[in-house]
Amino acid sequence: MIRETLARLIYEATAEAQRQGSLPATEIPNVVIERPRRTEHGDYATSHPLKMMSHISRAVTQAPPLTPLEVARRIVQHLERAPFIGRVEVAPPGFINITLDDGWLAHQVDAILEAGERFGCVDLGRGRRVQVEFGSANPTGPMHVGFGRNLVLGDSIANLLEAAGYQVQREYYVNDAGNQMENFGESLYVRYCELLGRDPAPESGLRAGEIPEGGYRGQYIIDWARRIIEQEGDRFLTMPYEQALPGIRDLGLQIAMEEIRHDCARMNIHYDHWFSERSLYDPAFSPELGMSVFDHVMALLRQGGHLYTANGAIWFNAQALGGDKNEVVIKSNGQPGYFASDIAYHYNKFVQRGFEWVIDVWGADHQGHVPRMKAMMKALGLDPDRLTLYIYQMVTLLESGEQVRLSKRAGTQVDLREVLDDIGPDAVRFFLLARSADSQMDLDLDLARQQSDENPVYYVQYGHARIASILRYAEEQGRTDEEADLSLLTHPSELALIRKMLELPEVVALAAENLAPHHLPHYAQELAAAFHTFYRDCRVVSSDPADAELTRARLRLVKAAKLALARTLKLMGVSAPERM
RNA sequence: GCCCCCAUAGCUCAGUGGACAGAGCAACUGCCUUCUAAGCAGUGGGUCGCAGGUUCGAAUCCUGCUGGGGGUGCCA
Repeated sequence: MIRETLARLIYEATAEAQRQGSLPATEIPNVVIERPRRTEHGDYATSHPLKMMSHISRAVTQAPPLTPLEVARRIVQHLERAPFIGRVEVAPPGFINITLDDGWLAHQVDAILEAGERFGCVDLGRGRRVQVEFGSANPTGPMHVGFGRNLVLGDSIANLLEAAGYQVQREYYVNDAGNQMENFGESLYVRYCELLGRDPAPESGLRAGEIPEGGYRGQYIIDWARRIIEQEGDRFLTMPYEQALPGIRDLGLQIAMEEIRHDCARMNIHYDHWFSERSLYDPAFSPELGMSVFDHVMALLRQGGHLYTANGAIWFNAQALGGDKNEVVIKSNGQPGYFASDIAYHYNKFVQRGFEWVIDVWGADHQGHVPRMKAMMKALGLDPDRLTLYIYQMVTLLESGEQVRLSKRAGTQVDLREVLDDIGPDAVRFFLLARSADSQMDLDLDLARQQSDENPVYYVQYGHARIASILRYAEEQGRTDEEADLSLLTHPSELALIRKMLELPEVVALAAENLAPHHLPHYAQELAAAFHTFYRDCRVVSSDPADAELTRARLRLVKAAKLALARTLKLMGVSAPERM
């Protein structure tokens, strides 16, 4: 990347200046290259001379003292003029501003086209394996719209890490074991009986038409119970309750997973692996251990002295490893709690499957779990830094100005599917992606519906469709970009567009390093804006014979722009339409 | 009480310690007789929550305060 090269050149120029005695020999701080806000400050800038000052003033006490501006000049004198460097200027109080060379810029169009689908990729990961686990909603109902943020962030982070040279696995953790699943099964069972006009089995302890405490009250439970009846009839009434409940529960699980898979597909999200929580308790899943993953992990923790018994429950001593509080692993009723699964699951990820790095995408309502997860890593003898718990702040829904209280169990949630039907997956993805994960977002459903046509995603897609249209027109006219002379691209709007395209690798690097996919939508808008401005200023397919060569060059330019836009949209998981 | 996140234009939000703080939406004004006006160009709009501190330089880092959200279950 240009930026890295520049940093190296500035560093070397500084070292050279020191060698030749034009600067005092001091430590040289890391060179930071930034993109200045103002165009007159060039494409890249560094305040390196200013940062040098603290070292220099410490090293020399001579008079007259060196000014930062003079330091900048002396560094520039020794700067190697790489082909991409056009103008180099020093500016008070001590900046070095660098402008890219126009001719070099124009020829980058070919470099972009040669990169093709790899354009925008950088190699930060060097092939390291990373798992991104996201989505992972409880399969006890339809996906809630707030969860869309989890899906979009997780998938876009995975896209970014792939583009940044990591080998990425996308995983969905199916919470098909545990308490919530049982509550879900009981709720379905009650509705099932109700629809068939029968009372729940006496040994169930359930009462006709009454959803038990902690159960699921949504309308969908009734719909799903009806689907089970359509599929299976009343056969669960004629078998013992201890068989009927798991039977109904698992059919409900199947329905939930079908819905979830369907919603994910609509969101353009495709998982590499769906991992079942139950398998952690199944000895057949891990024959090499001779026992279930859970039992194996419990033995390990016991050997390590991380477990103790109190009040009839088995606890994990997280406080001894820096956790904020201790945590129940096995409840006093003998059932493993959710933390038990988390431990076994992460043992599986790191030890059995060998991921070097794992990212779990969690909502802020789970942030309290972070310390005990880190403690768990230590207890398993794993470096806690290999586990990133990526926390995003919650989405709050507003409907006609009122906060909507959301609960899957109470049945007051707004389904993701509903919003997908209203405003479409591209707008949903763009909207949910455009804010930093650290800031909570208010989603005003009325406003979102009303403004769905104003969503910036269409602005970006329109740029892509417009180029597609130009290329179609060129083909009709029998015009091509063959033998294009790129040096004809000299118009400021042409060069501005190329400059903007060349930022993509930097954006990918920035967003991947900081796990901050919200940079993508912002960049996408800037890129589209650069194209739209170019479109206004520069006719691509010209009927004037004098412009025949320019047409070739511009056709190649817009091909590159189409690629850059498509790549950016792809990273966001948004479609790139050929027409709109 | 303690822990985490946030506070920037009327609204929703960007802003890797740098130069005069930006975008979209909303408001107002222009621009379609050759490639898509879902576009372009322009105008107005700010004590970056408050108070200190670090720094040559702070919206950005540190401390305190105020306000909002989340967490602090043998629920997940």
